[in-house]
Amino acid sequence: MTKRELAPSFIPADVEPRLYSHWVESGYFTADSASSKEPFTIVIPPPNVTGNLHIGHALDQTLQDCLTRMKRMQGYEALWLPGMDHAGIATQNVVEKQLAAQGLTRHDLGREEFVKKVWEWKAESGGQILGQMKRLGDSVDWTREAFTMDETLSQAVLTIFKKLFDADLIYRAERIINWCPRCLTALSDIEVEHQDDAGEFVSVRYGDGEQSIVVATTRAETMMGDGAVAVHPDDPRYKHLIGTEVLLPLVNRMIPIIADELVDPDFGTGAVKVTAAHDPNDFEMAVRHNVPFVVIMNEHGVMADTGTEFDGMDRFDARVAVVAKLKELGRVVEEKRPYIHAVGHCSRCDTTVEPRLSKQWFVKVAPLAKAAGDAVRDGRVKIEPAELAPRYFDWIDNMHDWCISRQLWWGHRIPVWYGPNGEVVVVGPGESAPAGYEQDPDVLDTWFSSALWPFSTLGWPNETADLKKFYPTSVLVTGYDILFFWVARMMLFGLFAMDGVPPFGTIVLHGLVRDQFGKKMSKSKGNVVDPLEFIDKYGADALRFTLARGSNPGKDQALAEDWIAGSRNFATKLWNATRFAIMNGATVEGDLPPLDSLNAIDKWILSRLSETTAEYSELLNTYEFARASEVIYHFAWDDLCDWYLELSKEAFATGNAESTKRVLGFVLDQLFRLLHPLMPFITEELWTSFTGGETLMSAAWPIVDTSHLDKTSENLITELQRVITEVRRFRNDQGVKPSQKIPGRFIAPADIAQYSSAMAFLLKLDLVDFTPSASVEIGSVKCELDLSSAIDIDAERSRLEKDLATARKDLATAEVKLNNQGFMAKAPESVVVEIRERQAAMTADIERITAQLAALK
RNA sequence: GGACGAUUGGCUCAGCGGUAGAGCACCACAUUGACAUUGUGGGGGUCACUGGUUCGAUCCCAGUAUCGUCCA
Repeated sequence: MTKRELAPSFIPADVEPRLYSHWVESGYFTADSASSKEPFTIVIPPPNVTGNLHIGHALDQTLQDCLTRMKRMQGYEALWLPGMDHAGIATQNVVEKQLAAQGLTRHDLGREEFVKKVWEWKAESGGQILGQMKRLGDSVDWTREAFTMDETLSQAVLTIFKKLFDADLIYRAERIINWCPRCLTALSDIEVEHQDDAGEFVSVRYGDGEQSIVVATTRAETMMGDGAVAVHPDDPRYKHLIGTEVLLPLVNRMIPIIADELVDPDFGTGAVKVTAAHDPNDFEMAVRHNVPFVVIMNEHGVMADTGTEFDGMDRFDARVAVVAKLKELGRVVEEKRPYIHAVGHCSRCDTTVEPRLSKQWFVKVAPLAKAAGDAVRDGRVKIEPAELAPRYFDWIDNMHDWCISRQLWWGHRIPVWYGPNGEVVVVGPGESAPAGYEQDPDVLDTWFSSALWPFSTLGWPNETADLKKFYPTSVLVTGYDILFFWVARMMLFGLFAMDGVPPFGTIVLHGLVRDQFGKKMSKSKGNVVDPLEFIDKYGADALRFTLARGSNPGKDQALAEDWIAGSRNFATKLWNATRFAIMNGATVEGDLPPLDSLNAIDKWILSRLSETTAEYSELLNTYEFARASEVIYHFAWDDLCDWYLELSKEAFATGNAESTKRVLGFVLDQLFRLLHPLMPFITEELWTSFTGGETLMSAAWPIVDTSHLDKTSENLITELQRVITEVRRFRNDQGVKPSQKIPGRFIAPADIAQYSSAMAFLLKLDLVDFTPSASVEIGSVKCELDLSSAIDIDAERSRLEKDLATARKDLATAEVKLNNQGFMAKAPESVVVEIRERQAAMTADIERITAQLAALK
């Protein structure tokens, strides 16, 4: 490769597609399982096959790509494995919707045809997100792309199912499960979202006279399924009724009054109806007290088999009708409406979930969850940030058995076959069911296969080279919102399947992307943003840098278009600085000149670079993306562009910059490397153009050179900066235009005086003989100027008075401390010294400013 | 009800036992010399409240208030 000229401005759309194809074609993303390098592995949280890239993916993937690219440059065999999830319910819904448009249901097609249709849909319009990931610059290994319904991943599902079944960790049972009457399937606990809905709370009298009791309910329609009324055993109001029976209205059935600790005597009337087949708590009590299960609703949430006028009514219509009827009968004692309470909704379609008695397959989680909790407790798996670990424990230590069967067609069919006489056989990979057996019609929860992702994608259960090289994965990066859905489940299955080796070393949890005011993005609020639009408008690097810069561990971030524009400006800044450097002959050829031959400005930028490299690398290693971004941003913009380039302009202008050309070349080269994980496109373009190198992707990560650390030069440049800022301020106060050259000179100690011409160059001062009409004093430095007219005394006085006030205030605070005996006795020596120095400096300043003020008259 | 977190300039957020920071926004000046997607200078905060610990608290502790998220 050869060095190229840079275009006058950076146009991301001209650069990004070209670079990305080049990267892929060159195989830079492809990891080698035969390599002797230490592995670094990340598996992507698989997006849904139905999904499009949203801003949350953009954040998640930016962080993963950043880590992967950095590790690759640090010499690891880095694998970032991409893929997708078949997303059972979501995908089935999409295809069913298409069928519905033609007036068809999946039953019209039949199971086999329908599943075929879903595969066709996947081939045609699924997986759009993969193309969108390329826009972001994701350095994923496309040769290893996986899909949860792939043959090998399906083998993994069969294998683990059988393994769990044989270990008695999978069982079938009739339980109350969460049922979506629209999707017509069971849901796991976490697929249910609780919302505060406005319902009603109705108190109804059961029985009559002495033999009566008032129960309160939000679900009056279920009363026809009541098998008992429950009270707390110690409740004095009802003690005498325990063991007796009351008449259940509407159906006129006698039901017992039972006592159970589960009842909260302070809630409602302290008496609750027990509807065993339609409520999980009631189910538990019913089992304890032998209360009968009365089913009064079908799978569509329609009342059925009650033998009343309500049969055939939708559950919500029935609720109204039942209350009306009870009122008519004079049985309603009290009504609260609206009554705000938490109601479960299907996370896929938002339909109110109906607890339903049903026979389903479950994973017995207790032993698995114990292991999953212990792996974090004993430090084999770290959760970052640590504050989120209690949330993990809270959940995993109290996890209920996991309902894994779904009454869907799209997904991994449960590998259980039933014989004619009720035999149950689990059919593992490569096995087949005995003749005449029929397979369970249900499929597995999508998260069942996702839970295998860190090893099923590497070829498990086969002992592949990939599995050997890349398992366990290094880091799992994901939003805290799917800690339970996915992360915890990978822990359960990973530890079980892989003989106790946890699926990852560190779990890095980031927050959600919110709108510019910190509000949650939602379609209804209309504040959802499209990352692709931002990429079109500002470039992928700008979006990535913005997201990384906002990403504090485990915390949500606000995002505004203005911030992205700011990052685009940063990219422009880098582009222009590099053009300037090239124009002035900056180079990466040859060795860096010996340090002692360099001027303080060059030594200073090298020192700052070393500090920045150390700090930045450490921050990225600890997943502090926001702070890392901040550090590198300020190094590039403030230290390099605003100060180093400015201070070096005089050297370039006078042709006395041989060393500086090499130092600048070195600093840019290193800066591009550091920034590459966050801004891969622009850094690649700049670096290859500037150095003529093949690719920055495989360039070595900068190493901190401690010999470059130089506090003397840093202190000196800090002094120069103070002087320059003060003179600029003076010029500004005096109304001297920034571009106007005026005569000036410095009276300063030798180490500073040495840089008079550099300072004069950027202060637009002419170092000629003149009679000064004004001066500015900054510590030991005096800058004399010729304003060619009388100075603005008012402006000068107000400037000096302001400085004086500040100095006096600072002196006062310092003296309060020094006069405090407690402070003098107990404060560390270093702090005392610092305050003493401050006192001396402020005293000197006050003296100087006072003299200047006096001289103004 | 339980768990966790937050409360810092107009907005969004860092930070932290020893003189309050950033980005954006705001005000002023500047357009032949990398960059107006810019430069320079400037204004702006009693760090939610009340106690406590400490020589010293925005920071640690306790309580209060408000807000948020997750779980039940």
